[in-house]
Amino acid sequence: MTETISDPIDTKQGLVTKQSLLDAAEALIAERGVAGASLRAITTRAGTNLAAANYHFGSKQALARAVIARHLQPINSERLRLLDEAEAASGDAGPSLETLVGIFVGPVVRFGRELPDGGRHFAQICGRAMTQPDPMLRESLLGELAEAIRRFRAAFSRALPELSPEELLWRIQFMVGTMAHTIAGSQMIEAVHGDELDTRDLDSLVDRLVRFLCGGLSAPMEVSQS
Amino acid sequence: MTETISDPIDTKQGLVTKQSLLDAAEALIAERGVAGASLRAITTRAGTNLAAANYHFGSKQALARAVIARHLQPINSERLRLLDEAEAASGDAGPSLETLVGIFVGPVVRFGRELPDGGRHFAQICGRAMTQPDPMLRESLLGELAEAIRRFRAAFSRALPELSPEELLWRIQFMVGTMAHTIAGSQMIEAVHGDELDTRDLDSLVDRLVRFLCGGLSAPMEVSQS
DNA sequence: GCTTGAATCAAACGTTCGTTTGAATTGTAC
DNA sequence: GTACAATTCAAACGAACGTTTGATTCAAGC
Repeated sequence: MTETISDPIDTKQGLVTKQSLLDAAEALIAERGVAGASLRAITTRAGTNLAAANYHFGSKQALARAVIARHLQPINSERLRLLDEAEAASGDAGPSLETLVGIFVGPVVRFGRELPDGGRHFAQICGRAMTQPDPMLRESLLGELAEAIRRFRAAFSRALPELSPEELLWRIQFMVGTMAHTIAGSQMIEAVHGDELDTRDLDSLVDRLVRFLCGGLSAPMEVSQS
Repeated sequence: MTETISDPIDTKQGLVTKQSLLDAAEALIAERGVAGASLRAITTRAGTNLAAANYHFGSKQALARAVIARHLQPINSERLRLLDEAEAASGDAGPSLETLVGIFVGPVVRFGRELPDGGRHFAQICGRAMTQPDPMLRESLLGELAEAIRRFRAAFSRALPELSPEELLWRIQFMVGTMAHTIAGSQMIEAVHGDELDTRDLDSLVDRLVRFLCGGLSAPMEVSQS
């Protein structure tokens, strides 16, 4: 029902408490939102004292920020690493559109799978945080994402030379939105489509997402008469 | 700073209060989220007594639901009406992909513009509500949207016969996500791209969105070697 | 003008929240 | 064992919340 502290190698005593708090906060924030996840519920689930949250993180907001930063930072590092790699391998022409989209979408899904809950909680929080009213949380997420967007914008610009800078920015925006909503909205997808869609098969989901996004990003400016 | 009650034709006394509450709630919920918009802040902004919210709507949640339903119902009616019209005009082949996407995306943007604030508040609430933790609010929105999705699914199926039912459902899901995130995320877009993008030009935004979505929806299943 | 029901109002209800406090406990180094 | 700092703990704080209450005001109908 609740997290179990598996490792007996609790060298520093405070570390397991901190970890338990992050785990519990991640699950409860994903389930009920930041405002709906009270510190009392979080600390109870973590098996710690109520005051532990403020002792280790200073405030509830700082705890929420830590929940996001814990996983997002490695994801963005991975994204930028893969981008460097692809650009080095592709020479002057730059990586293909499919490659770029795969790099942008892949890590957030793949990283998620390594998490104990399949990354659902974290993905849900991230997808929501982008449009969240709380400015602190939003900027905490966008701060991490801004550099990646800047880098990818240049890369996409080479892969899609026929697009004006403004149109390209909008399309990147659409891409981010599609991704965010997809990883945030499994609850909604299941509610609408019932058992018709398998939201657990992440591999084919990434494939579908990449196909869709490549089509959208490379759509012609003039609507063709089919 | 706050809403002014313009019409002197307040025939029934309770109506202006109800309207003021809906307006104030819409603005504050868009700005701070459902949990962050307290009844005290809403009633103060509306210029009514604190008890008026519970008197007229029963509870805070019912007020939030009313905020969504007030505009969403007409939007979906308009969507379905346009779909009927297009299907009647297109004969056996059915409406084109561009037509369908335009019908799906257009009303939510165009309706928004008729609202006093340009529909930003309402759009923001709607886009957020899809991935919101509160199940009541989410289902209130999805209940309205479900029939439209069912109808459009059949229409898209005719326009995109080469797609498997499963792939089509996912792509519709991506489309809804792109749209929701676009109308919900103006704050985020401005934060990331600063003054580079004009989020107020709704006409060209709809055009860009339709182009992107048509490209994504009609993307080939096999990635082409360009 | 009196009655009636709807609407408004000030005030308070009880609960829950994030945070703080100060004592108790634990782990660690000498 | 003693000293010291890090951590845990029970308890309480004040503030803000949604909701309820009972009196008061208002607009009509007769």
